[in-house]
Amino acid sequence: MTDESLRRRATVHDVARAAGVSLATVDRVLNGRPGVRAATAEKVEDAISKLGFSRDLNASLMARARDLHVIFFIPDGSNEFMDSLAAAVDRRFGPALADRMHLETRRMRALDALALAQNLDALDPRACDCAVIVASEEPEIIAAVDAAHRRGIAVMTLVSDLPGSARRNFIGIDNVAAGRTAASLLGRFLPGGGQVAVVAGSLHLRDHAERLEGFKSALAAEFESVEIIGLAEGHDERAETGDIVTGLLDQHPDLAGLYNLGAGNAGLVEALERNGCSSHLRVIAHELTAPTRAGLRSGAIDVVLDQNPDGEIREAISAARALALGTGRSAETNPIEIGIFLRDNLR
Amino acid sequence: MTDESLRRRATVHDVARAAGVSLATVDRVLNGRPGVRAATAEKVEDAISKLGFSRDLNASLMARARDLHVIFFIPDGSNEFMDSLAAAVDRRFGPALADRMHLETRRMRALDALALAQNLDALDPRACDCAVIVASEEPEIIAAVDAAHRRGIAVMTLVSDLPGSARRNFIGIDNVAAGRTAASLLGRFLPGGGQVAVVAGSLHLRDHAERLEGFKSALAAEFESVEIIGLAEGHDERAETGDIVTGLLDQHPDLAGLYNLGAGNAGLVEALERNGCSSHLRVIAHELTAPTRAGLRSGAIDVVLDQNPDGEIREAISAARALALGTGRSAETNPIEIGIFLRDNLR
DNA sequence: AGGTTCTTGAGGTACGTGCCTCATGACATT
DNA sequence: AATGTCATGAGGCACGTACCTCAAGAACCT
Repeated sequence: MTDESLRRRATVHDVARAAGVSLATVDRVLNGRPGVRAATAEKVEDAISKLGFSRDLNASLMARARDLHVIFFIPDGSNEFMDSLAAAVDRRFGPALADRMHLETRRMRALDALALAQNLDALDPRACDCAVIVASEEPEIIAAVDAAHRRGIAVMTLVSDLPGSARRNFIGIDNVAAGRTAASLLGRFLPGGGQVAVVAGSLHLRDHAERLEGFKSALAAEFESVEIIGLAEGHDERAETGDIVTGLLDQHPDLAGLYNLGAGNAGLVEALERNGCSSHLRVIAHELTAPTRAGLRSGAIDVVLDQNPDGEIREAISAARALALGTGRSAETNPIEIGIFLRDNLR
Repeated sequence: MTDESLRRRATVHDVARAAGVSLATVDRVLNGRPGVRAATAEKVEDAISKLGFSRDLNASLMARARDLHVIFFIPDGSNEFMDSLAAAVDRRFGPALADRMHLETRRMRALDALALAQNLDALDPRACDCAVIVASEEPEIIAAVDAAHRRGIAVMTLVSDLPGSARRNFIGIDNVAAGRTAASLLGRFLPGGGQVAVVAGSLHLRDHAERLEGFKSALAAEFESVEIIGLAEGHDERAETGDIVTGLLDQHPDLAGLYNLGAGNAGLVEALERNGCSSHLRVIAHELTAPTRAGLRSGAIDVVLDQNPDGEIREAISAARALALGTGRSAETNPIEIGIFLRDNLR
């Protein structure tokens, strides 16, 4: 018969009592309001850490009669994966509302650093508690992230990280490991060795650069007989990617493997199917979307590596909640797993 | 400039006003208290659906000054996967407490249907809002689940489902698809065909039976040259599974593939390593645990199919929360993905 | 000493829900 | 017609936090 009341969470009242101050003073310290001597504030901080107090976010949001506002900035364009991220946000809208969170999605032109920076600069801290961005690595964006952070807006990066900025968390897969996994599968699929080509979106995107790095190093370390013979950038566009693949197939009729580490998979699949599905070519692509599913079903693609947009959005939301507690510099998040899909375990 | 107040969530006050009744009546309907005429209750229900009202669970828990109690019944024994489920519950303990949920784990003797049924029967609805069980398919358990449901305790099944019972949700992977995936990988690994053996835990466990079904049907459909030559039950025990594998290896020196669809992987890996790791044998097992990780690293195991215990516990908790809202018959859950792990994408 | 500013306490209301009591009116039973 | 039962309303207190006002004391300045 354990006494439930003994293990209940500490409240502001407990903190006030432990620190020997009034509720109002605890409130001033907790919410960064002025009018507290440093010595008093310290007493309160001590009591907080001694009791392990942490603000009850639900009660807090209720008292403020206000939802937590999270804005997702997601690239637009012909990139199906980004569409599925946006769809994942939509799916979470209702459940999030039940937890006093208001989600908003803003689609931005892909790879337009200036537009993203301007949008971040225009954010009002009263209308946005947390911004989630899919960013390329550009100085304007880093500056805008730092500025937003100073205004009190928590910024998180999604899919592709922005190290060196004031972003609080990164939500995404380990892209180096993804590249290594692609190499490891392709290597096993080609026991006799052969030539493989790589297609990227843009190597200015950190996720793409990291995948390439992992792919190259794993091939070099484990599968010496597999040779990389081409590397092209399709800018995540359907048409451009398709043209590149068609060109590769024409130029290298004996190509044994193809790794598309970026988007533009609709173009990839079209080019492959035009070339004849029953080819001996082993193909690995990224992100489980309509075109890659179709490619898996038709046999044009052998394996798809996926980063589970729903899981990423879920983690982003839960991290945003944790960040709103305002304690640590960044929130704990569960790592996003690299999903491996064949035709047979399509979900 | 959208008016925030226009899109704020409906409250019980709104419902009362819309239905033309008092707050007390709405409360009676919402919480299933007696003393409301059917006609009045209907007016309230109408108002609820018209306004799209849904109870604010946080305010509700706060008002009750009581946490939501969820009890996980997890099999004990030498099954590492069940240990990792229990560990996943532990990891969620703190965060869940911050959301006013109190998690408890009870380890039960594996495959002891009577003990589980008795424990379910002993549950007090005031001390347990939701029970999560890993059940085998036995009539006593189904009866106990139904009884608990009648007492107002939501029951969910984890890992292995219990269709036909009053369980509100099932949290786990699609085990038929898992079996198919194993067949598909093994088939691709054996382009020349060959003989493969299957080891299960107990075919009275629905998850094991479903995996076997998927494995057999996919092999038959896609890989005719691969022949299943053995099927044994190791009862998820290390020693028994090891003995079975040793026997198989002795009896069939030219065995090309092995699929262990149950637990007991420590015994599997020991037997394989005793036989020499550099074998041509392709091995697929389930659940990423210490022994299967070791097996992947040493090369004894080629692929591990995993059902991500942390994800399952997370979904179970969030479903339990949703069930506490008490509206629908079952809560929406995100499907659990089948993870595929090679040596190179171990997390 | 007088005035000014800073610090702190006391206490209230609000958020949305649960749960309780008490009163009142409607209806059915004898 | 008197009595009892049922349906409903009215209202209050609680949960943990935010945010406000008002008052009083402390500390500083000249």
